[in-house]
Amino acid sequence: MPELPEVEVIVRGLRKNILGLKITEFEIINKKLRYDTPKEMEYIFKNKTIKHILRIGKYGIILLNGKKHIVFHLGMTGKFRFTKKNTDVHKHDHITIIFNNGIILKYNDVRKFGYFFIISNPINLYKFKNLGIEPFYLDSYSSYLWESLKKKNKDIKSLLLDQGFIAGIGNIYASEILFDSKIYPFKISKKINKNSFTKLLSSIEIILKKAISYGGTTIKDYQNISGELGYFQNNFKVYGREGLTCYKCKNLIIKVKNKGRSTFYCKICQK
DNA sequence: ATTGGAACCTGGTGGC
DNA sequence: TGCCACCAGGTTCCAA
Repeated sequence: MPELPEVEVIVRGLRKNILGLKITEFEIINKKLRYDTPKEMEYIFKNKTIKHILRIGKYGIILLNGKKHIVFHLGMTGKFRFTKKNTDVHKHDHITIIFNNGIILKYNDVRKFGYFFIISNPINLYKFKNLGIEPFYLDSYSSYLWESLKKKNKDIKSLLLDQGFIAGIGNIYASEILFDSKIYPFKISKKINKNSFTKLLSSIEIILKKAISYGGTTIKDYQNISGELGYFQNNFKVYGREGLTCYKCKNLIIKVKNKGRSTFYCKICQK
């Protein structure tokens, strides 16, 4: 579900609401997620103070005082919500975090693709999960990315989804980014020319930043920690627009399956 | 080493 | 109304 912009919006929301608070209770309601939530989190995180909250790729990191920190990934349907009463229980609630000011944070995940784990040094996440470059620092790594691109035989859409290349792009934004940079999604990565590559890097940054400014994308059930929906879907140029006319050339937007994921593009505008 | 496809899990939708 | 196939903001495992 959530790609980088949605995770970023959630992280900012958490930062605004729980920074400086102390965890009085970390309770595992149902440990079954993609990976079982370790039981020791319940006492490791008890009485810890929230020092900072970060995002790396699609991962959120809650830094605590001490040496152990919380990492979360939301999978497809993971979401946080604040509540005042612990009796406010939803189906598929997995974790409850109670803070010293009485605020309660619940983690809910219908499909259980999300998960939590403990990390001692956040920087290790890059190695541990083999994460690539952060989308907002692409300029600093453009020569590395260019060299890397030149070695890839797979199509550019798949490469954008590869978290080991650039971390944070998901299925929606991959299609939107490629439309913005006028690149055909099935173009073989190594055949992309320098101009297109440069445009691609800037499109990635532009689209993701714009999505964040719109509060992310809500197609079905994404909402931020305050229950608010995202609005970037109103800005889609290709995603979910199959059979509709391209805003630029008036031809029909096409949808095809690529590696099991829907891919949307305009065959006139994207070469 | 890469890559494609299946698997993980639940719920919603559309067709018959 | 019921049943079934297919779809979904992701990642990982396995076999070719």
